[in-house]
Amino acid sequence: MKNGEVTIEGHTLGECTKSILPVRDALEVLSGKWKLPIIISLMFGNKRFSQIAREVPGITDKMLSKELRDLECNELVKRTVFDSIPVVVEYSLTEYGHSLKVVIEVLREWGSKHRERMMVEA
Amino acid sequence: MKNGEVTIEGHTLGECTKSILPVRDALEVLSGKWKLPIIISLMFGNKRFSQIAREVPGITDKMLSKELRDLECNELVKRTVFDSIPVVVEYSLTEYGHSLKVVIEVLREWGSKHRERMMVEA
DNA sequence: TGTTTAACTATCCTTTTGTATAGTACTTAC
DNA sequence: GTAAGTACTATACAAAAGGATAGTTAAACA
Repeated sequence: MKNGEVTIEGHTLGECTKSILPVRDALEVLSGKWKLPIIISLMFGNKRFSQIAREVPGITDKMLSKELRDLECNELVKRTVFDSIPVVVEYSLTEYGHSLKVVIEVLREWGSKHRERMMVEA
Repeated sequence: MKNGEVTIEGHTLGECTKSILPVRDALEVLSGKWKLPIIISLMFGNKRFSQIAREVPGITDKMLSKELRDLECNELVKRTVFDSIPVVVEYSLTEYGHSLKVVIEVLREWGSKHRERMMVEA
């Protein structure tokens, strides 16, 4: 086996399998129903907790707080606490978070076409 | 309210919320750990059940058969049975399935960079 | 004859995800 | 004083996703 070969459980992977891996990595960070919607909401500007909750249709407080924590861990979202009275917490996208813009645009375009397609069929 | 306004539960949606909807539509079809990996595998050519199972790392037969059915429902994948002896079943991407190529490419690129980033940090 | 391959399905179980509901501590508006 | 808003956390629960293991039918291979 040459140096630099990608392996899993001891055997060399095929081209196809290898090209799946990075997509899987992306999927892991963006998985679930809410992460991309939250990120999209923050692309429109910095927001406070309840503002995001209002803009992402159907999300509950619990999910929002959990997903924001996940996104913070992955350095896609930044949480800033202003120690005014009362305390104000603001969420914003990091630069890294903004790098998802292309991904979101492509998904939005595909999603639009998909929705149209469904309409026509129904 | 003007004609053509998008609403949910009776009130007009903001720009941000509206731009979330198509992404949510896309996410619904592509949700889960396995759908994109399976589609990627089929982008490399038509395949039989066990071939896909071998190329998508970690998938079980159960998951594969379920996900293939889902993808067939959404017209992304076509299932062809050749009534040879023994029966041979071949899976292929439909033209619509191929329209996901851009999505996958963008995700792969982002995923690669993400993986690199993780490496450097660790 | 026993094993292997192909293409699944079935069953059981665990984990993850998501929902519903309530509660807290503080502040401003009425 | 009461209600409402802000930014959450806590608890309990239901549903969906995923995993482990085994079984089926039928042919081919050794």
